[in-house]
Order: sequence, then structure tokens, then C-alpha cells
Amino acid sequence: MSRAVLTFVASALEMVHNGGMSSSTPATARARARAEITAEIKASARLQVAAVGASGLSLRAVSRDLGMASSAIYRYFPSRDALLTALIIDAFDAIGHVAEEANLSLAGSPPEKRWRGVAHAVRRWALDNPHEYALVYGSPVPGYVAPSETATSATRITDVLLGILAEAAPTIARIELPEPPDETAVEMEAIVPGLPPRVTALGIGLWAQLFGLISLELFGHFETVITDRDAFFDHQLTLAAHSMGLDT
Amino acid sequence: MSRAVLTFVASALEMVHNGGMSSSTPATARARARAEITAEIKASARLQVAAVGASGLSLRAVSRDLGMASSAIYRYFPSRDALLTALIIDAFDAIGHVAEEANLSLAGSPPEKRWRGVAHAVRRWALDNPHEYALVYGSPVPGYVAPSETATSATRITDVLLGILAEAAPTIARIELPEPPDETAVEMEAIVPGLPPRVTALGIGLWAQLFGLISLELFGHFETVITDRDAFFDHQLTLAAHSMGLDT
DNA sequence: TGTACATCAGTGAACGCGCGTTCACTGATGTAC
DNA sequence: TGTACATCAGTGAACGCGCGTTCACTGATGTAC
Repeated sequence: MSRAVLTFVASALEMVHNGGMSSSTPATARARARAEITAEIKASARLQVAAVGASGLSLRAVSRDLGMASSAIYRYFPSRDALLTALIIDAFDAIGHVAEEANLSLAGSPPEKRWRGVAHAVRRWALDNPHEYALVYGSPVPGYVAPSETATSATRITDVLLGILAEAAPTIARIELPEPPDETAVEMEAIVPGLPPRVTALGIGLWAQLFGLISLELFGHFETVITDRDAFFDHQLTLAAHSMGLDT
Repeated sequence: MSRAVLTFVASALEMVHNGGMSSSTPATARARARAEITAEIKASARLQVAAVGASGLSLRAVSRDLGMASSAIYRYFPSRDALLTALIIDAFDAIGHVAEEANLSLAGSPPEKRWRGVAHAVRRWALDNPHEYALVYGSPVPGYVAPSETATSATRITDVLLGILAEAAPTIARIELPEPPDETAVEMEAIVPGLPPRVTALGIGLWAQLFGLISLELFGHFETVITDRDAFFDHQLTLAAHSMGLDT
């Protein structure tokens, strides 16, 4: 009921790039309806994941929410896993989008500011969408294997961070930093060609720290220990900037 | 079948401090049997979590595995959630134990070596017990709320890390490090009294990084990107030691 | 040491539930001529 | 523009399954005298 309304709003908000095959304006009314209902199904599923977690996602509950027969979902998604995959891709895209926006809105600012802005934006999104965050950065749903289609969406956030890192590289290269062993150096070189491996390694470590901080906070490990979490997180970003030599 | 054997082995391995109320030698045969079967139930449940994840843990499957009626489990655990809680506490204890052992086995070594040893040991355990790791550091099981009993087990690992940090504090204090804002400084002071807040904050950041690295690796985010993960992880520890000023 | 009673472990049937997926079907929308 | 056929969305019943939890009961173990 009120859920159906929420569903409608959410689907209206998304609509832009849905999972259909038609790219811009659907030719026929049928195709348009198909795109809308696909979006509604995803939106309802997203709300359900938010309420009860990925492993509790139920096609029957989605169909009930939308007032259609449970078998009707199969006209849009061949299985529960396919629907889950769509949600995972959307979540990766949402994080990537948020990161790109934050970075763009700070175009022209020094790398430190942009790194901080992106990190704050990602954390904010995660706090606002904890279950969607868990969908992609939490423990994998057992028995579910993410297909490779998720890859391009998954790398959007890391592309933003590594992009900032690359721009800051001349400054970072000035600080003293341990050199990785050869095997690691080769892999770092492959990730961001041209960047000194020791800088790329540092960046990946900071990426891990960023998601470690968000996950620990979100999954309850700061409970009773850290209360002013905004301030704490911001200070961690100061530490990160310091470790990149960007604070001088 | 072979599962029952594994169950038996695992339960024999644990047995030491089980969840019973009798502390050392159970007085009666009944109490001894109770302790054993409690351990067997937990061991079987642990195997099931390992196979199918926390959300798939089924009391009926456990009872089948042990060859008893499903209702019999209720003589030992009042509900599925209670069994899950026991597993979570065990997992926290296992991680804490592994960390303490690693630290003790390096008694006398400089803090950097001990930090590295503990980190490697925790990572190794996580790789060996991915689902148990996910149980405590992955996304929370929806609808399940960890009772406060888990707290003392949960802090064992952080106690080890913070202990090493405290010992290394004089060295760490020598490097230049940004000062946290007042609100954060107060909270840091409460976590490790006497330690400079900027050092505690750094330590928590490294703790987050450690679990971030392990989680990203375990949950599949290094797939196709980093292949020599031992070397990569070790280099990250070098970076961590460097950021604490322990590498000179 | 022996008996009487209380406690406890384990049984098996049952309750009520929700799930993913399939299938033959109806009626509406789209397409080719 | 109009008709004939193909495609597609949606239905509702059904299959087969597993789950957590309760309950009245049996038989073994423990305890008090």
C-alpha cells in the first residue's frame, strides 16, 4: 500500500538507465510498459533488500507488492538470481555515480580535497543505503556467483579514486615510500600504467582502508566505541592525505 | 556420513571451553554428555555455515547431520538465533585466539614484527574460514541482533593490536602526525588511556585497513586484479609499518 | 546400599508457513501484407 | 486502412520442497532419604 507508493516513486527516480535493451525512447507502448515494469520490479526488490537483506529477497513478495501474479515476474527476470544481479549492478553504479558526481563537483580543487569529497560522498551513500552497500561490499550471498557483467559497474568507484591518485602522483612521488617486491610491482604497473608501483600500492591500501572504515561502522563494530563518527572519519581522511604527502 | 566424521573431529578439537555452564570437569555423566553434544551441535552448525553461509543455517539440517530429532536441538539451544550467537562468539574467540598466539610466539620481537605476525595470522585464519570470518566481519544477518555477550570476545583481536600499538607508542610518537579534533581526541583517550590520541587514531585506521584488505580479498574484489596476494598483503604491512614509523 | 521421586534428553508427529519455478491458458499488442 | 497471424504480458493452479517451533510422551539418569 504505502509500499506501492514508495515503489512508484523509486521507479520514477530510476527510469533513466534501466536494464532493458532499448536505449533511449522505446518505440512501442509495449516496450515502454516493459521498461517501466522492469524498473518497478527492481525498485520493489531494492526496498525489500533494504528491509530484510539480500538473502531474504523473495520473488513472491515482490509480486505481491506490485499486485501481480508471482509467475509474472518471470516475464522480466528469468530467475531470482538474475534479479539479484540486476540489483548488484545498480548498487555498483549508484556508488560509482555518487563518486563521479562528488569528483566532478570539485573539479579544479586540489587532489586532497577531491579525495576527501569522494570518500565522504561514498560513506554518506553507504549510511543512507546500508543494505545496498552490503549487497556489494558485504559478504557474498551464498550460492550466488556474480557474473562478469558486474565488472564495468564495479570499477567506476576505483577509477575515480585511482584517477585522483594519478593526478596527485607527482606530489606523492616526493615522499619517501617503501618499494613493493617485483611481483607486486608488475601487478601495480598493470593497474595504472605509468604510475610508480609504490604509489599505486599506497592507493589500493587507502581504498581498502576507506571501505574498511565504512564497513566497520556500518556493520556495527564502532558501537559504543566511537560516537562522533563524522569527525572520526574526517580525521581518518586527514591521516590518509598525510600518508600521501598531500597535506603540506 | 563423512560429514558426521568431520563433525566429530571438530567437536573433539573444540571441547575445551564449550558453552556449557560447568567450567572444568563436569561432575556427572549427564553433564559431560551435555557438554559433548553441545559441542557437536556447534561443530555441525559451523560446517553448515561454512558450506552455505549464515543465513542458510538450518536447525533441521544440523539435527539430520547428528542423527537426532530436530526437536532435540531445543534441549541445547532455545532457538536458531541462540545457536547463531554461539557461533559468532566462537568465531570472535577463534580470531582473538589466533591473534594472541601469533603475538605470544613473537614475544620479545620488535612491535613491527609482532604487528606483521598478527596481521598475517588473522588473514590466514580468514582465508581458511571464510564463512566464519563473514559471520563476524561481513554484513550482519538480517533480523539478527548480536547480544552484548559477544563484546568481550570481539575485543580480543583489537586488544592485541592496540597492545602492540601502545608498546610502540614511544617510537610512533616521534613521527609527524596530524592531531585529531577535540571530540575525536576525547574518544581516542578513552579507548587507550595515556596513549597520544593521534597515535590511537592511526592505529584504528590501520585496524580498519587490515580488515578492509582481508574483506576485499575474501569477498572477491581482488579477482583478476591482484593475483600474488600474499606478496601484496605483505607489502601493505610494510606500508603500515612505514606509516607508524616502525621501519627505521 | 536401596528405594521413591524429580529432573532431564530425546522422540515423532503435527502446525502453519513461505519459497522458486513450471505450465497451459487467455487476451491484448504489434507486424506483415 | 484492414485483416490474419505472431508475439508477448499476465493469470492462477499446482509441484515439491524445507523451514522453526510446539507438544505430549517415554525412558534413562541423578538426588534425597
